[in-house]
Amino acid sequence: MINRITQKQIAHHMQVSVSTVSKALNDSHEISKELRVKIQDFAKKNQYVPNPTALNLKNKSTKTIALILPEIVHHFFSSVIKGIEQVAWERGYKLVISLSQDSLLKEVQNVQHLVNKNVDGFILSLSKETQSENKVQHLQEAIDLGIPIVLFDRISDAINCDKVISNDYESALNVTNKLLSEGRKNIGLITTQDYISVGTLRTKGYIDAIEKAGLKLNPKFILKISDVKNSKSEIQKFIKTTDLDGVIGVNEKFTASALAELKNKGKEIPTDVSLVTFSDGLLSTFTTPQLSALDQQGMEMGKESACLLINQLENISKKKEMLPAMTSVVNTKWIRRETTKF
Amino acid sequence: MINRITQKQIAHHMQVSVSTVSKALNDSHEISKELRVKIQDFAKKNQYVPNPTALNLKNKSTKTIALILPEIVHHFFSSVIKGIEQVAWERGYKLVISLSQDSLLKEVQNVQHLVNKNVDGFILSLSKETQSENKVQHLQEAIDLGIPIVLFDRISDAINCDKVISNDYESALNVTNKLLSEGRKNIGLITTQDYISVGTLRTKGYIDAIEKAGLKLNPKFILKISDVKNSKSEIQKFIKTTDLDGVIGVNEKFTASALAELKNKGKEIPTDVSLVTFSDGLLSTFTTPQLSALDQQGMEMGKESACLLINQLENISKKKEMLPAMTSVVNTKWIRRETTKF
DNA sequence: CTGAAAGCGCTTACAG
DNA sequence: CTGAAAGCGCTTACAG
Repeated sequence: MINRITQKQIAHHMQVSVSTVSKALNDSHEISKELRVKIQDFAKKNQYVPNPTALNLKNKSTKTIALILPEIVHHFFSSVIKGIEQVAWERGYKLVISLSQDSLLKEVQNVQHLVNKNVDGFILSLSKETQSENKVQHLQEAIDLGIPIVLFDRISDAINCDKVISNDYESALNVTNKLLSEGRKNIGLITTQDYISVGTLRTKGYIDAIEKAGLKLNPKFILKISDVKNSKSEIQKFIKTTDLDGVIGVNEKFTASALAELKNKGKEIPTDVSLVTFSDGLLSTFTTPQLSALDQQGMEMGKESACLLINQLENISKKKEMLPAMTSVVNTKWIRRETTKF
Repeated sequence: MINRITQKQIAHHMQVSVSTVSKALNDSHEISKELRVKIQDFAKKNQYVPNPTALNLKNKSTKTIALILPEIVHHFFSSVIKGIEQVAWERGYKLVISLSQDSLLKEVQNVQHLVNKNVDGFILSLSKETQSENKVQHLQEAIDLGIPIVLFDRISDAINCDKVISNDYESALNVTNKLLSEGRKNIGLITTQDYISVGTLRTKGYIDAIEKAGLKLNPKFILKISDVKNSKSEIQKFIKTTDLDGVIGVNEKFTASALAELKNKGKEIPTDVSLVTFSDGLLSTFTTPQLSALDQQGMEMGKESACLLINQLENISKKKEMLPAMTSVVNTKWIRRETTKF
């Protein structure tokens, strides 16, 4: 950190008091136009910049948003960062990032640590462990202290706060209907374990679509990946042993693996089998054929999260109380590529 | 930001002075064991946490590292973040992130803004525009103010500061030699424009390997992508019109595109053509066959960058001067997959 | 062993 | 129109 000129030094140079300098620099009409301009000119010439730390101390705010992510090497999460960074920057907030590595303990430590570091608010997507154990006390504590939180994508009903989600249920429902209406009968779903909120919603949409169509659900058509690191071989086995004419994957990796295996089996895509993936990223445009996708609009979700949080923050600083919690739904965007006929 | 108990309040409750509280909480031997423990107990019971902003003001340091990235939706850069976050956290620093979007103007604004926000130091990878125009005055200004900078991957010789790079030249040289030694004669290189430091070094390694082997360089074998967004079609044309038995791509996208086009041409991989990619990520394991890669070790580079910066910071706070600049080289790691025989 | 005072860099209610 | 004083929450040299 650097030594720049301070109000005190300016006051000394100009032979006035610090109060006068402060007011002049804030362009207060209490100070005569003439003196004000003189002080401002001198300040500019000497590259005066107000010391943000001193202001933080006075204002009891750090103009800092903390983002806690389960994982960062991930197309969706990095798109979200991009969106958050953009509005944070525009609205004068810094963005500090920290990672929970999908561990509840680390998430708790991160939150507590950053609370103690006086961040103004949090944006976070829950770690897998947090979701599976559904422990959110660390978040409740932050909220009770008056620090607002926005949850996105991986959320929890156990906590009352602002949330940003995709229309996962509807997207899955609609896309399953689409597959049904082009005559697909044996539609497979490759999804995550139930504790992941997002996966559960997508699974539900899929199931409801099938049942509402009057078909009976074949549980063998649903693969819940037990070990993500080993997803490829789980998917290979699934595709090998199941006769499908449609596949929905809840993320690119799953769907790309399924595609590869279907091609191995000699299936024509999309003639024999249609494929749809959630969560559009790099992979979808590099498979052959390219994957039709329901893009999760990470950047939009990031922007929306940052807006919700900053609105809360600005409201709190004015009215000293939180706004009622709201949930924003960002719709997925259909990107037709080559693995579907629609 | 929250209202927690302060030393003043503790002092009032315990009927002692603030100085005494401060010393007791810092476990100073100036204060009697008995009183010290009493105060510490009371503080703990009331969840006292020192106000970091007040400490920042006193210490003239914010314990904050600023990271400026050209782009974030990118496997390499997000791995770097992961590495930086890890050591920053361990060593008690916050990490604030901001994006230059590959624009010089935005990079300059980010640096200046964050300097004014009193970050302690910077880690950055230069924007394309910064590299092509080679303007680094904004960085020199920060350094002149006493704020250390670590540059990684996309660096500039125009500035004297700590740097972290891959052994790009050697990697390219070695891998080209490998290809030559298995008998490949027509090795293509798909790279970036010359102003990208990394691309240039890799290109040089490739050229030197070929010339040292006594072969004459065929300029038609080098494709410099002019418009990254349009790389796929540039690569398709290149592969179609050039007869190659080896391909080196400076990133996954380029190499994956080349692979797809070679397969279209009916080439057997790696029998007819060997492929090697720099910069390992998601894509490499999802192509068929999977790409052999020179992994850039993003996480290691991030860790090393953070270490260099924090060492500087700690040295500055002790000795009031910067350590001489050093450059760390993180070697790429060879990951043999299926597009090479070695 | 304890405390009053000054200081980090700023703002603002109050006096003149 | 200008300035002295108090305060944000802490530390530390100095006095007693």
